Amino acid sequence: MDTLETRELRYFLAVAEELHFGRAAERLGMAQPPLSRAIQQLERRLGVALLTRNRRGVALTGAGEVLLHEGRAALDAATAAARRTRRAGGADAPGGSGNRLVLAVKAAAAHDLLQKLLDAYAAQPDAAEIEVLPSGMCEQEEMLRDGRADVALMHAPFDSLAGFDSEELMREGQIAVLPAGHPLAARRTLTLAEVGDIPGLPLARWPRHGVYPPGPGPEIRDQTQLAQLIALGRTVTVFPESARSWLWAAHATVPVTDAPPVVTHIAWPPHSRSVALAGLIRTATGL
Amino acid sequence: MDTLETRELRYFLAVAEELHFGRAAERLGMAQPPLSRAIQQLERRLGVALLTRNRRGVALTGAGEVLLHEGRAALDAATAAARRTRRAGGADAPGGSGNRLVLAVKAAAAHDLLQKLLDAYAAQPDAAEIEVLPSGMCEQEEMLRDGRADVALMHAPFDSLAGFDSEELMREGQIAVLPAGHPLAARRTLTLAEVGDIPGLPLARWPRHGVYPPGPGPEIRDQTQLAQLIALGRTVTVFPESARSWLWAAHATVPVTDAPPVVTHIAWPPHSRSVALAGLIRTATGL
DNA sequence: GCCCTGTCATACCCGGCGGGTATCACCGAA
DNA sequence: TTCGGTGATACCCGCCGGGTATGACAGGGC
Repeated sequence: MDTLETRELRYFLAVAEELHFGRAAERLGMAQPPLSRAIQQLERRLGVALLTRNRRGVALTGAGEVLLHEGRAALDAATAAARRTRRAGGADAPGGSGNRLVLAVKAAAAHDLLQKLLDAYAAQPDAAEIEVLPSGMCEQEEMLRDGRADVALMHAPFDSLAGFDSEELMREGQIAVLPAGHPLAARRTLTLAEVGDIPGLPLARWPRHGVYPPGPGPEIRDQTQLAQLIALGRTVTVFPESARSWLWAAHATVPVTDAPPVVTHIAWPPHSRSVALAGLIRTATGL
Repeated sequence: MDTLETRELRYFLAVAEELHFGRAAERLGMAQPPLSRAIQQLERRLGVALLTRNRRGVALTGAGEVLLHEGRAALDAATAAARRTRRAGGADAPGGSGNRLVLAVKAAAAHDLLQKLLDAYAAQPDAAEIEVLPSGMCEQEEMLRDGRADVALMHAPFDSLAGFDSEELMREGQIAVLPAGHPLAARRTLTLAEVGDIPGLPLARWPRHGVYPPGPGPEIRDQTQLAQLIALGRTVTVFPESARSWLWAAHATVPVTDAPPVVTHIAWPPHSRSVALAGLIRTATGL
């Protein structure tokens, strides 16, 4: 009566994202007519218009926008429930809820901290097995939300901690990473404005939630590619200090004085009850 | 494949809470055999044992515990999606997502602050309609989670803000509320230890998440009952200072020096995108 | 020891509904 | 005008969710 079936949510989200019944149906692996009907039934059940089908395409109504956000959260929660339950499956120790934790980490970020954390936790007597799940740029949020991960290392202000519990682990400044031979590499400090306005050396751009910000610089896919482009003198970037651990000889670094500090947090879904997770958090905050 | 149907969640939660297939089926308004079968199918689909059916009753496995927590969150999210979408339904202003907000408030708490907030917000040019939803003691969390409310006033450390975004609005000390004639009413200050150990005047107990803490004092249902019992000299309590706004002539108050301060927050689900909500939060923090 | 009771599982049947195919109605562009 | 592309409608079918009847099994009372 007042709860939505996940099938309805899946269908609506597909249509709301594609804004096209045919493509949405294809994505769902079904035919278009039953999808149309399902959406109509959903609208009738809710007593609300979700989509406006006008000439040439489909658009979301206000209520449709709401359902797009809320529905995504609900669907993530449902798949998270399935995944976490499955993961807790093998371990049937009474009381304990699973002896394996999945930790999502941005690839090549906070490497030293991660190493220390894993070592310290593994030394605990009742340590669970930790699976490190490398993730893309801002993917940890999503992974925590849909249950692919149980806990994550996240970096404010890049990642949003909204909706998670978290503890601060480390705070560091940022540095500009330049080609070794560049004139500015001789400077003792730089400002964001200076780094962003180097003639012939545009700032690298990497995706935030799947989209690249506008600008002249190259679009970065992974850290290796970024390192190479900098070494070749094609781009420049601003990174947390801990990036020094993966720099090449062909790189130079200069502190950026007015860049906001990068704060590494350990974050987890707020309703978590696992003892293994509690142990990991305790270890992390005690470092 | 890797997502649970809300029907499955409803069924499992009913069984997990009742720990009895027959009663769970009755609560769900269905017969017992199909429920048994549905749970078996769920276990097979997940590849995980959720319940141990031994002689005389049912118990949760570790994985079952996990699904109990995660599933409740997922089901709440699904019903929240339905409710909020329905609520946004009437208002179909392009871009805007609904022009009505439901604000959950603990009955008779922070009355002055609430009055100021409502007045200030109503004075805004683009103010949405605010529906004030009175809630029980720790019910606001649940209401925000399952979509009955869009935003809430919550009181740390009584309510848990975990999983919500929030802003601090007010911080206040606590006072002991005593019968007017009581000897201790003449004191200038009291400590928690003193209030908790008054001969013949036990501390009132009110429910935290549905259960009453143990103790000799009376179990309180609502504020009026509490006020009456105090006036009659049957109990005593410690309350935030703002409780003064609803006290009777037969009550006396004494500051409690070592009670933790009570912090009133405005809290909302972290993924909210509504402009009306943003306006209310701006108004609240600007008070 | 018996039977009886309470519990969950099994067996079987049926109706509804979710999904498929074929087709229509509509609009915009050539 | 016609044609391509869109979503909606019509109709059919098979599956599965739900019901009833019954079984299996373990305790507790007499």
